Amino acid sequence: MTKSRGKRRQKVTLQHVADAAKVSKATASLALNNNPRISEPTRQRVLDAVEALGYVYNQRAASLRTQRSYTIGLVFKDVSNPFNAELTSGAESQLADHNYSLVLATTNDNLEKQARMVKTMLERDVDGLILAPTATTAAASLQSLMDFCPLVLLTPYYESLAVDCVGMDDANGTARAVEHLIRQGHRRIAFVGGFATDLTRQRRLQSYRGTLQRHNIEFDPALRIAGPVSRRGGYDAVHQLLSVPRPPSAAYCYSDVIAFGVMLGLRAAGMEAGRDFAVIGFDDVPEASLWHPSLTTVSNDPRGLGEQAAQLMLRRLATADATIKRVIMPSHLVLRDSTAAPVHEMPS
Amino acid sequence: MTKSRGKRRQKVTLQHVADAAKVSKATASLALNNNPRISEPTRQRVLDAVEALGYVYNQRAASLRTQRSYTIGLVFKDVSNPFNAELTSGAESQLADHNYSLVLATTNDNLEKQARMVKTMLERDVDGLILAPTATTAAASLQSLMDFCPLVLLTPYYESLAVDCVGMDDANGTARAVEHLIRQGHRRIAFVGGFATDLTRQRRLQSYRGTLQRHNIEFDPALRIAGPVSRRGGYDAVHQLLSVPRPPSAAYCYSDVIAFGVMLGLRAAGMEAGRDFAVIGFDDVPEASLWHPSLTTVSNDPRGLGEQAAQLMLRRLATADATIKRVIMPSHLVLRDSTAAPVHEMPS
DNA sequence: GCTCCTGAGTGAATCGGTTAAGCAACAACT
DNA sequence: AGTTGTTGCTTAACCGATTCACTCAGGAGC
Repeated sequence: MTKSRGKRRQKVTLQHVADAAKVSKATASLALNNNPRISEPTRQRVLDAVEALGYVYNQRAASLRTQRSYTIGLVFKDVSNPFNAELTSGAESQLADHNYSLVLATTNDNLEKQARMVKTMLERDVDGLILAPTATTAAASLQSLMDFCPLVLLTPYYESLAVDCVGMDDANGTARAVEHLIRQGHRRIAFVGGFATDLTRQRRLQSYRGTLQRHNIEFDPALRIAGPVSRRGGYDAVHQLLSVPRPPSAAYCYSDVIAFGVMLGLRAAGMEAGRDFAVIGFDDVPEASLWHPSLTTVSNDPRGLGEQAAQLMLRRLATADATIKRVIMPSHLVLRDSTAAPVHEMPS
Repeated sequence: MTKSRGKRRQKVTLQHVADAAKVSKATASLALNNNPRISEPTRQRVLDAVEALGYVYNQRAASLRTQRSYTIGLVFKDVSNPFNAELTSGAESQLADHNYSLVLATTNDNLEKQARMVKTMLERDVDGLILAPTATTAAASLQSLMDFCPLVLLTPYYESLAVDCVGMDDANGTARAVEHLIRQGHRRIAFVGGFATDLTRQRRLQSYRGTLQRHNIEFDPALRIAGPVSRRGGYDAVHQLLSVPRPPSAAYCYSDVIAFGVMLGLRAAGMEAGRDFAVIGFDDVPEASLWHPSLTTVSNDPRGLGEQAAQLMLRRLATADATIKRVIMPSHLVLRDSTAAPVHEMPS
């Protein structure tokens, strides 16, 4: 048989169950919800009928009345970024424990697609939305989104909004990374990747400059390279960096993927990270430990981030007027081989 | 202000829109669905009202009547496996194009959790289910699942079921991998990872044995190591392999993550993949090209797999009695450094 | 003038649950 | 006996859309 009969089982509804148990639909409903007003024998009859008929509860129908869909929307750029995959996994496991499901959508960092996806989520009547806004999302549009459903942001950079959010400790993470490089003797340290509109990048850049300043190192705009958050972006940055009059001996990269690109770019230029040049990333994605050389990076527990976001959402759903909570996940520097060697002079 | 007002906008329903446009609810509905029976001026009045009131369509309510929820459930072991992340990404993008959303659930390869998740999906009234069944899932239970909703399996190994499915070309992929090793001069080739219950593994093992046989190489059970699909699993297997009387000079691994573990295990034993030992993986996850040495592996386009699965589902939803389609995604061997060196004698 | 269309819109049932209000039967208490 | 309470269940409204069957004007045809 290679032909589907396309014959689906006739849907069994609560009414059928009620009939079979010889009670009213209301009683059946109450029985299934363990309402104490229903006697034990009756409840058992209902449960037996459910079993016998193979009844499947229709959450969707129920939600129409209860106004609770038990689904949470999760919207971010891309699942295939390992950071987001971990984050999703963390959120999913928390939510599943509380009987919530996760509906997924991705934006490709495109504002228009984000709007479309958010709309879809609202039409699906999600109970809440966990959102990593694209770089250019206006605070006002997030504010108005909050009129429609509870919101948890995956970024700490909308301070003007009274919104729950969870973010990484960009300032501290960056400071520690840069300080590590300075301690190793580096004085010419590049900042690589990301675009100027990106709020997270702005914060890290600020911390980078502050840290340099605290160590009396002058900030050199030529060492700040903007570019896409991808391997390619890092690879291409290396060209620019090496052609600066006094080239850097180290790079602090906006994210691990960029750092990977930088390492590849260095190799193409006959240099090796960890020996001829120091490279630090941000995220600590699983690959970071696998690279050769392994990547020193700021670790951020993406799974924990997802769990936190889920928990903030669950909390807000439980008590709508709870105090706004902004969670900053601690980050710590993971020392690996890409910064192993102390500074040494660049061949100009 | 650090206190949420918890004040959500009062939900605007179609009735409100109808009132504002001075038409009936029915007319409003028809207008929004571009029904030709509604005149253009009236339709415009409705659209204006929608705009003015900020009406949000309630897909959930509609689905109660239409019996179409426009959501597809995706159930597999774990998002954080990069293979699955890519697959999800592929499926999501296809489905989003057709206005479907993805609801996600993970099983941790646990039969009981799988049952729970599938039940949740059915209660959510998904239009269809894309499922990567856990290793021990009985065909019968999948069969009965098909009574409830369209199903697409992410494995080709339930031939007895009339079910759409998409899988990898395990037999061919394995054969090419093993043949490559043989051509390099290897005669003692291990098969590493996975458990005997796993249908996919069975298929690959069979192809591995067949290929050896075709080249007149005797199968040695001591070179077949079972174990978890993880880095650890691969790492631990190395111990066993190296203590076999005549140790192997190459390993064909059940998956890339296992291969990574094997490489780490080799290094711990003072050997290097690609130089002292050949290693091949399966999947071609992004890390495969990043490892050092980079991993020769069977490439499988996980994103394409996800896209295919989504397309099979969309097709089945469009025509319920379409012919069953079993898609085998072509796989090809990606030659990298982990198999670069020709065979050389093992230090026994 | 009368019937018959046709085009445009409406009323009401419907999907599958939940829940407020009500009611019958019986026990307990004055 | 009459009031009051409880217990256990039922009736019917409701959630927010869709859709079938119907109405109602106005125009065409005779």
